Amino acid sequence: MARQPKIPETSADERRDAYHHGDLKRALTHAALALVQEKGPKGFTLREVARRAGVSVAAPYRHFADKAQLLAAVATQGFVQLHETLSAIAAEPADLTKQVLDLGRAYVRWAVTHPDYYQVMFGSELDKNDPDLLTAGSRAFDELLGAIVRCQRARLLSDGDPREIAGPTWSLLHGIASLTIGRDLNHVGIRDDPQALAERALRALLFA
Amino acid sequence: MARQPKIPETSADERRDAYHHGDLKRALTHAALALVQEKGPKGFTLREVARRAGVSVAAPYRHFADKAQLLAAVATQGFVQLHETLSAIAAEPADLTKQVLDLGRAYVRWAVTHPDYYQVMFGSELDKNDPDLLTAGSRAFDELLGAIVRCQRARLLSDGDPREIAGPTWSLLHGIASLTIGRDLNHVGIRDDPQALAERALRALLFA
DNA sequence: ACCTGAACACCGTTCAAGT
DNA sequence: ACCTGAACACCGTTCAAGT
Repeated sequence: MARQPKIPETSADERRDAYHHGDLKRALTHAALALVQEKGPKGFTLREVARRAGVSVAAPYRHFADKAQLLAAVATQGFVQLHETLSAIAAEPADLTKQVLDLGRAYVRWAVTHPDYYQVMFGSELDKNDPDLLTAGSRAFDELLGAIVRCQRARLLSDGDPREIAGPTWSLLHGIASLTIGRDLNHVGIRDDPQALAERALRALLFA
Repeated sequence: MARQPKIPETSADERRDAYHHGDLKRALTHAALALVQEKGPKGFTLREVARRAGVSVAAPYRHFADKAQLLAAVATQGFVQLHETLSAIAAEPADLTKQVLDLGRAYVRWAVTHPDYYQVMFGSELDKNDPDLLTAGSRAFDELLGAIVRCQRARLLSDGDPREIAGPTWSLLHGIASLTIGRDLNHVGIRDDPQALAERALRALLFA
């Protein structure tokens, strides 16, 4: 029997399931993001992600070295979202002092409205050395750094390495976010709105 | 056959393995503390704890409802240790301002020298509603609260609910501790000694 | 090149049964 | 009352084999 002439290869590929085109990686990340939001970081399993993407349990290992690397992809998307939120605020024309306070409030708001992402981003189960994660994290931090530099130029903050100011600032915001998500502030009788708490604390830390 | 007269019951109990006296709970907690320090929070398993205590995998369930409750016991011991560290500082006669700064430095020092405990204490895997955990946590927090109240009485800090000052203070310290343990500050180019960072930031937040 | 099937070495948790 | 043995329903990860 003579072989049928081959249908053009790209077309053949296209008739397969979407995931076989080489974007299974994207599909897995997408499924992972949804799963983290649905079940939280504790209910997150590689097998369930594979199930949702409609592939075998071994398939993800073609695209991610291990679970920690898939979680890093989730965290990266988290930092991208956080960065977008912050850069939208940095783009608004506003009093420089107010801008820093707004950034702080936006940071905390994003964290408490995305507690699952936030826990993954700062948890100990993800691959902290993932290059994409590092750059996404740095970019979000740079938004804070930029606002501080602008305040320094306007003499609203003392001169010197802006990191010396950004370090405590980020620590304060992360502390408020993380103790709020963990309900730790609640447990010791602090029931303030975390955004208000952030604004007051930032004022004291930076502009007292 | 006549039954032998019973040997005194306490004596009979004492001849068994030590764990069968009713202190298996303590033995399990002890093993758990050691395991967390050896393998970190990720390598911590209930089965390994049981193995180290020399009992079956089901035995721990007589004393702890689940893994989250055993982790709460570990966290409780962590807060007890942290409390001891802080109360030793609060007991020293010193300038009240210096005492608050010293408390902050001690908090951060304890955290970064016990990263595994610290991650369990503020992680999402433990039972946060455990009563012992709640009181141990509150006691540690009260040490900070007390120092703030003393500063208020000496007019070194503004009057009002001390929690309004303690909240941001704890958040700042927790943020520094947690971002240091996670190497996040490092990744954005902040390589300061966390204790020095804590002191500087506390000065700015409280005594600027 | 990319995915599947099947296996390996683990988990947390439950429960009848032993003492 | 307290613990064991054995099971159940999962995990993450690996690897030969398929296409």
